[in-house]
Amino acid sequence: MGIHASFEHFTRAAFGADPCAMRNSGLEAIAAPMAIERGRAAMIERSRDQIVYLLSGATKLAAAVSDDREQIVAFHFPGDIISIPADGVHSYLLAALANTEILVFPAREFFDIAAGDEAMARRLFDVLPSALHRCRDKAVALGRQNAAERLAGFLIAMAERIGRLEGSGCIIELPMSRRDISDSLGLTIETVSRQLSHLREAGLVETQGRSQVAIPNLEMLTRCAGHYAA
Amino acid sequence: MGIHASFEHFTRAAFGADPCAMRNSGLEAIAAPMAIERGRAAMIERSRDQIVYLLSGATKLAAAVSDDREQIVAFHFPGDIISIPADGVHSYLLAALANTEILVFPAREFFDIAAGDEAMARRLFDVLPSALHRCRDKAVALGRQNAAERLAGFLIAMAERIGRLEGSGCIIELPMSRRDISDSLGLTIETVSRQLSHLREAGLVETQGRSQVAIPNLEMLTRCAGHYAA
DNA sequence: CGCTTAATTGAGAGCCTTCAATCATCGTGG
DNA sequence: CCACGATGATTGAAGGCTCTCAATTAAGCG
Repeated sequence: MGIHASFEHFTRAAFGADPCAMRNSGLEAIAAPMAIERGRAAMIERSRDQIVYLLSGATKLAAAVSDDREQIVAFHFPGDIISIPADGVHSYLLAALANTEILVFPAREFFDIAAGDEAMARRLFDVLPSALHRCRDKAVALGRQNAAERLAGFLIAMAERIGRLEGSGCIIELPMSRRDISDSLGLTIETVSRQLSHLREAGLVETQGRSQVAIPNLEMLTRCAGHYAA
Repeated sequence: MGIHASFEHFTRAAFGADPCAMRNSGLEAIAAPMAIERGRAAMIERSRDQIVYLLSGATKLAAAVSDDREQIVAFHFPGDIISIPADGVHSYLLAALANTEILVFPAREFFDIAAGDEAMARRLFDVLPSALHRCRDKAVALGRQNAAERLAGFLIAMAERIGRLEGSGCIIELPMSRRDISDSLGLTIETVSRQLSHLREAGLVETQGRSQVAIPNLEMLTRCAGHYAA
């Protein structure tokens, strides 16, 4: 997709704004469209914060913690607006789970423009707190839940974001590998695999190939996620 | 502090705005000042997101995960702007580590006003991503670091936020208990205590009473935090 | 159909937790 | 000012959950 088509898609879908109205904002001038092949990391400037709009595909945002281990802090799907931190205590990278198209903006300039545009600001005040709250829920899972609860919570979250309902249940086509799942849940591949087997044996999920997961009863799985009600 | 004084303090400190200029924004009308005693939780509406401005004191934002365990997702100090999620998969509460004064706003109305005010929007586009990035760093720590690294990272972070420099080192007056620290790091009190003893034995920290921690050499402690450089 | 890569399963080790006891700190009252 | 008691912090021993290492099985692609 070219820069103009990408940008129009972006303004319309993300801000409900007429692209013509955004022409003079200077936003298009700082937008860098990029295509990322499945499995590759986006080549993004890491000395400053960046904002990314996900046009198509799916990505993960991960911190490198050692040569052969990472911690994924978020998965993203088309339409998502992603804030990517500059290198700090950890170094983050955005990698594609499938062939992906994105629009990259330097965060400072992006926010400068957004601060003066009510529609953009409004949308960002929806998106940023949501990302923050999701990240907090993840921190809670990583800090205080066991492997079984984390996996159940992960599947429920994926069901809500990319599952298609099927009666009282749901079918998910997972775009990420077991390694990605384990890197997201702060576990190992083996533990994820074992927990998934337990869920299978308990009849809470069924799997088809590597990526399809069926949840016959969402509520029963939700009960496994250990979400405490005060 | 009364509502007017609190509100003026807030507009000036948080947005660098002349309080008079904000008079007509309607912001003051939705501001609820509250005083929270040390150890108590703020009585805040939990069916909708809230924004809190911390005037004085110190707070923790924690998710209840069982009757006797919580996960702290952030600590806050005067001047901080805090986004508190409505009850979702977890129930969060804001509790005071010391006697605290706050200003509470319903998030939706707050953001409605902020979207039309460039100074407010600009400030929030600084604050919200910062909170998100800190939360991500916490998720990385909880998911992929061991007890020693988490405690070192915690002490370094506290040194940066509330420590006072002392030569090449730093002295911190911790406002939170060992339980709070363990609830923040996803560990137990005992593990935190043991790791702190290790740091003491290694000469990396010195403690005075329950709350004072001295770090003779910040760089050496930073090396213990296990922050991987790609 | 065979090969490569990913996922599953098993056994043993390690780190943190749990349970329990002791010690220190700090506010209170004599 | 010091003794005292209550709470918080530290230390120790044993157990559990997840990780590591290793082997096997399955999936997907040419």
